[in-house]
Amino acid sequence: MNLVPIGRFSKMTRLSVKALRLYDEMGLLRPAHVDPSSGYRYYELGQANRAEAVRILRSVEMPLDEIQVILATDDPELVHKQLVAHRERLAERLAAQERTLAYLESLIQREEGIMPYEVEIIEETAQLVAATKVHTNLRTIGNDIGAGFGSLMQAMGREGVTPAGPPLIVYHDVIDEETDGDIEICVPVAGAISGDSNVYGRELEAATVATALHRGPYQEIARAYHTITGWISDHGHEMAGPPREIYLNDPQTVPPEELLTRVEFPICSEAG
Amino acid sequence: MNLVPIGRFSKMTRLSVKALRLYDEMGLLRPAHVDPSSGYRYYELGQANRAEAVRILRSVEMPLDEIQVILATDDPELVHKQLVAHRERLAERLAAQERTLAYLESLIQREEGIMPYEVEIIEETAQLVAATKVHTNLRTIGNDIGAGFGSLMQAMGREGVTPAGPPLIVYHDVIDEETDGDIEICVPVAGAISGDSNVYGRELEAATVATALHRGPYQEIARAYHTITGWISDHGHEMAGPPREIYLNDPQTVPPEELLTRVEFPICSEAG
DNA sequence: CTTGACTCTCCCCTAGGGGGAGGCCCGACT
DNA sequence: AGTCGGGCCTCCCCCTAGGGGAGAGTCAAG
Repeated sequence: MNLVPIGRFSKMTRLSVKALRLYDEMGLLRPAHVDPSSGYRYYELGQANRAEAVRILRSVEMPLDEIQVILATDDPELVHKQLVAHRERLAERLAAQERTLAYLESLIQREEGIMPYEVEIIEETAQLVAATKVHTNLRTIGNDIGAGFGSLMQAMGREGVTPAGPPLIVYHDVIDEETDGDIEICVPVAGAISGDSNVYGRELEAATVATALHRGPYQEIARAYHTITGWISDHGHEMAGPPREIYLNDPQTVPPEELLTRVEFPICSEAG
Repeated sequence: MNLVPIGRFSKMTRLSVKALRLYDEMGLLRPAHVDPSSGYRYYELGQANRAEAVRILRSVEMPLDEIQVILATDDPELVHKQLVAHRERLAERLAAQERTLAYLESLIQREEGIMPYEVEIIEETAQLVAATKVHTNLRTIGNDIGAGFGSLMQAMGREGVTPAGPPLIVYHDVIDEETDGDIEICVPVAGAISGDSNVYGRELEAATVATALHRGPYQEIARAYHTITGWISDHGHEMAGPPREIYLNDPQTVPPEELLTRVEFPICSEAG
């Protein structure tokens, strides 16, 4: 009944001594005999077989508790199920890694991903727009905006009106993970528009705005907001109305890294 | 100088309060002001910009200390270098994941990857072989075996001798991570062979062997060895010579999952 | 003044071990 | 029979990037 101490067993199985002690402690691979007086662990040669199975399963990054399940059962179907489930997890992780890597590539491409924004003050003139207001939240905002622009285009087409500038959205409320709110989707037009049940014409008032130009995916626009609000606060201004975003090019035809969005905050200079 | 407490700042930046406290502690993102009496952290709005950069870099799984380096420098080249280095790491990890996944797929394919071996006792008859002995280690063993079979084939071709069975290797020493040793590469032949400086003919003696058949990549053959040595010890036999492996099909033409290797240990039954 | 929501520090937890301290133990050699 | 070098034990802290929670203090609105 050749018993070997942990060091030799470690060499045989190419599992580290630390790992073997851990597997003992959690019951995954108990030594055949433990000397009660010295605490020395002694393994039978035949246990190297199980140890090898552990090593193989660990080499595919299977968690120890699942290895335990696999080694504890005699049902080959359960084993198969566990392996397949683990494969699914690995594949998912792989896909996530690929997405992360692709995103990092895009960050490297446009170096200014980390570069600061330039905040300027601009006098916006009054502007006639065709508009529609929707109540939305972060999950449905993409669909809602698409539908909103659809309604606008439909109404404008019916009245023979064409856009007089890039579309924009006024964010009357903060839309984040847990709060919903109103946004006003607008397309500049040259003259009055009568509209329908959803769409109406109105005038965006002239305003002094603090503005920054965001280049890149919409996902990252938060930095522009933070920069502008920080700038406003640092320069002793006050926000004088809801912010708006002006979409300078078309997400349908331009890749996300090249999207240009102007963020504007109306301000006044009351504070000191 | 609008100061916001940690909860509001957390919502603004979509970084958890725990994360913000951690970034404070490690100096990555210090609050603009900490109330000395209450310990409350207060952030300036402008800090959300830096926070957003942290969030973006964390979203590509960059370690915090490297983010710190990137945010601490003004040198865009250094930033670029860090990003590219991180991309390399991610790509490497991705490739490793892919290899792991592929290996797991192969494990699933041949379900018996975890199945036990059947150990049998066989009487091997004496066998003439052409042989060559090389001293090798785990790193170079692949090349050495290839070169050894090359020498054998060359010598046999010169003498007009053809193989009389599948090739085999006698492992006179244990070859593992840190130890090197001798192996004897053999090809069975029908008659005597005169050989050359490297190659010689000899007789493999008849022997009683404990044997198991390994199906799958050579990488996993350790389990077969462990099973056999454990079996020998459990059944009261003793090892009576160095083990040998018989290669029943050709790794050049057969995919690794279908490789068949017979592992044999000569034994005697002296012990009880 | 009270109350409810925020925030603080401190501690333990994650998965799978690595590194090391301090102290016993084993086997081989003299 | 001693002794010496290496092997083995337990215990503790360390790693990532925070998460969960306890117990206590704090802020702001009514």
